[in-house]
Amino acid sequence: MYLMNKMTDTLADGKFLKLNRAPAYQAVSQKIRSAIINGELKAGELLPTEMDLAEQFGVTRTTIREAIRLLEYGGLIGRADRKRLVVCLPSKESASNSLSTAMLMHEVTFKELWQIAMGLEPLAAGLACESISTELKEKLATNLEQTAAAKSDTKELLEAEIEFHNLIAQATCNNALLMAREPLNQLFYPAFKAVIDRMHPGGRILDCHTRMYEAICQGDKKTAEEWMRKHMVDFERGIKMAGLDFNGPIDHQSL
Amino acid sequence: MYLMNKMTDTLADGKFLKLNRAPAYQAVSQKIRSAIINGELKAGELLPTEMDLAEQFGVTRTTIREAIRLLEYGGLIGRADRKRLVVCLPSKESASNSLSTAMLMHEVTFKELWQIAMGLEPLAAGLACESISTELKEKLATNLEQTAAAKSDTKELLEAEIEFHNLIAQATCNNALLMAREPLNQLFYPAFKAVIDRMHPGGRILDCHTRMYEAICQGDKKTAEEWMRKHMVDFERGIKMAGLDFNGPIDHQSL
DNA sequence: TATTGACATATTGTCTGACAATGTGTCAAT
DNA sequence: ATTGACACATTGTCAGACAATATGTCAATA
Repeated sequence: MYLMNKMTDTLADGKFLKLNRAPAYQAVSQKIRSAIINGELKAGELLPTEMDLAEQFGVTRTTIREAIRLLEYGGLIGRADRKRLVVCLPSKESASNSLSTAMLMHEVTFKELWQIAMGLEPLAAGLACESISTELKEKLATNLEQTAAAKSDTKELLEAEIEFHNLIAQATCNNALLMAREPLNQLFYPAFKAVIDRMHPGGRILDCHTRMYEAICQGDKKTAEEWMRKHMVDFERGIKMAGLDFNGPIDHQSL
Repeated sequence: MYLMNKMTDTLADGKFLKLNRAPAYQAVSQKIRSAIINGELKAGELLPTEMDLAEQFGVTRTTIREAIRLLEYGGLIGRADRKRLVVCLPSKESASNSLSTAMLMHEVTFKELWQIAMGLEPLAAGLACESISTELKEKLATNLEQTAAAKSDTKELLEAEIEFHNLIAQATCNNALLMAREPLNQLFYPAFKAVIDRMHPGGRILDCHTRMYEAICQGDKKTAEEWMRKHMVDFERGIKMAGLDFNGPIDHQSL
């Protein structure tokens, strides 16, 4: 048995497996990551100091620091007060950064993203019908007021529009969905802005949102989904009319 | 004008903005990231050596190395040959690692993920009807054969099942979709395995896949979507019958 | 009491300089 | 054409240092 394990670590199909000799900073990083995921290090806890870690792992502070950098970008680790580092629950923003940049670099098109949104946004609207809380109903109502008030102010309108969709996603009580749609938020943002700046679709947006809100409050899944679809179709038209290339890659203002 | 810009950098609402003094390694990392995203550094190119970079940015190699680590995890940078670093197009796997871990840590449930899959998988099946290439039709056909052949071999079956869904996603010609569903792949993997190991659903899977394949080849969007939904419902039932808690958080075998 | 100033201490950010391990290229020997 | 020997470049790791900054304590002050 022991031998077999050893074998699978070194041989396969009669050939030697590639020797795995990752640098120390990667190994350390992996250990810390595991500890965090397993819950041995809980979110909110301070990480040991670099010198402590160096001593524990038996390496230098340099190595420890490189290992920490590896975790920093993923949002697993943040700074409490700019000195000590603290274990974090990754925010949905930091969690989707990698995916967003990857999509940017693969030059995905508006159309591709829009197709995904056509899958996820009506889904969210439908699920919201089943599980929305009174608290979120109120928030949606407030949001509608803001949208109405912002008719002329494009910046306010943009924020209200994005917030509305986030609220609906929250109403689903589905955190995974909230996170999964975050890349769309990030990548569509410049397009949202462009469309709102140039088309001033305040009235139309308010209309759509209101109808969705009413449908959701009444638990009318079909209508809610339907209006979300119409809303997305409006957005598609907006992108085209704002002079953006719907079939071309999104640009990278967003960073 | 110049003054105004200066103002917006230091003042807002009559209060001073938080002084932004990020460490040098973050600044360097950001510069390199931008250069990559803007295309000044193209995928496949070797990165300058650490000493070169140190000289160019006017910092030490230590700082440069920490900056590089920050990019390494996101998959923007990989190793050509274990020495020199090379600019990469992030793979869908590395791109979705952060999101997957975040979902794990937020303890998302099978149900939440499944709801997303119920949005994305039928969407993929439907889009595939419109844009599948003959090459991918052939690949799907081959996959069906493998599924049929693997009826007893759970490992083969597992691989074929996952491959089938990936192929359908590829058939959509929608790279964004391919990447967006990758977290589902990563997080569902252990559950897939458990269901297949314990339920031996080979026959049922083959049946579903075959019907989807036929519908897609005939461009029958509705049927393709419908069978994908049924397939997902099967999976839900499988999870429950395999003794996993559908409403509980997924576990972290996946790392 | 609450705020301020002074000070020691701990921790992170950065630098310097070094060495080991490993991949690359060259050239001669076979 | 393959091998061996060698110099060279580059990355991984180390040791030790110092500067900048956050924390805590304590006395002085209004």
